[in-house]
Amino acid sequence: MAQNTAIKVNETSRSAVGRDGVLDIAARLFREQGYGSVSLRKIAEAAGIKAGSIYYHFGSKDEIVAAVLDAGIRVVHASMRDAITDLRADTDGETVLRAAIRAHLHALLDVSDYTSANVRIFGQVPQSVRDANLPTRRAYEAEWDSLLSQLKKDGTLKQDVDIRRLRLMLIGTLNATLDWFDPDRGSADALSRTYADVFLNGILQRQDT
Amino acid sequence: MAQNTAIKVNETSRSAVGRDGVLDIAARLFREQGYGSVSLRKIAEAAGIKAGSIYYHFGSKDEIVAAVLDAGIRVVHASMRDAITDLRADTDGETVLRAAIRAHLHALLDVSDYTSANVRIFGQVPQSVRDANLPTRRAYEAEWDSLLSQLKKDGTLKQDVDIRRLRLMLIGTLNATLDWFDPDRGSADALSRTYADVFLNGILQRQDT
DNA sequence: GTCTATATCTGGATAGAC
DNA sequence: GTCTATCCAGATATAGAC
Repeated sequence: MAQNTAIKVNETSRSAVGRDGVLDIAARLFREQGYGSVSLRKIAEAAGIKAGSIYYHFGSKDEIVAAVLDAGIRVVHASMRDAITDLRADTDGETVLRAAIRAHLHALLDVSDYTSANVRIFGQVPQSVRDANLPTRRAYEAEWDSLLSQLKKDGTLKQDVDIRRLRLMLIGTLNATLDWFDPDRGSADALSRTYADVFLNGILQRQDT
Repeated sequence: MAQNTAIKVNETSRSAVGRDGVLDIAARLFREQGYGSVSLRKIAEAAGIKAGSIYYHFGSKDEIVAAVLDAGIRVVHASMRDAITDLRADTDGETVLRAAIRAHLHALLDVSDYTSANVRIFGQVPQSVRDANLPTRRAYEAEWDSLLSQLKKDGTLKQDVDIRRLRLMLIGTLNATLDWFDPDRGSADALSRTYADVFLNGILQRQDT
């Protein structure tokens, strides 16, 4: 009886990945191989089940991709928001901005297959799937706009910066690291410091130093 | 006879796009729709011929994509190199860097379907096609590294910048504009000025001003 | 140089047994 | 919840006529 149970557990752990397990595997494959190269057959194989079985959990491939994309933004959004709300109320603006940058890169490069999958495949999925992901993205963009507006208001940032353009430049720059980041060449944390340095102070040698 | 010729010309201009014409159309479609969504049938239809006819000009779809990718880098490389070699020998470093940034964005956003197609679909094509494009990319990267090294040497840039990392950040940032750039909201030229400002001086309000 | 016709393959999706 | 079997659409690629 005890042995019987043990066998059942083994069988379960191998095949009954469940809906969330399938999503985890799909996110990892999308991050590694892109959207077009990942078929339902590949996802099923990696999950240890057959392609047809996927349809017990999801109605279509689009439904899987949409779920991955939404989770990807939610993770990075939570990471960035937590990072700045955890700070003391009197923290200076520069430190807050550095924390937000670090949190975004951390989610993208260290933590989440969902976030990296989103960044990698968003431009490859059908229009309808992109559209479904837009509300979630807008919420994250609004969080950044809110932060940057505050930093502009309190005098941390130059007064002539365009908030929207700065946000697009910032997130675009951070996301682009996904194409070449290699943990063997330096941590995401160190990278975030370099990026913050450049954004905050520029790369020009200054006479006044 | 004159009419006969006219008819022939019309027929020719509609269907005999030739190898280069097919490439132009393929580049435009890849830029607009990505790699996976563009079939040979779509390319052929846009070119006014049938899918099978493509194989008179190319041996495979990969061959088309590879040609588009290579041309894309060659165009932006030439644009950037010309921009900096056209300057007087005594031009200050900051101006040279601004010219290089402007040239890259100009090729990407204003001029070339090939360059924008490359940036958009490089991460979507089969590994073998990516590999075939690498030598061309390396040459362009070397051009940037050479420029940045010179600017570091002559004291334009901070002495602690990592050339490779700065190049990756710079090109990644510029390429990311492709995802959202809208000519109705401002020219690529104006955008390049904003980007150069941020990279050179940062976004922090300075006390010493 | 382009056409038609077709071979071959792969992918998403469904139905019904277990 | 998962399997097998199968349908169907769409894609690359080839062959031979014109």
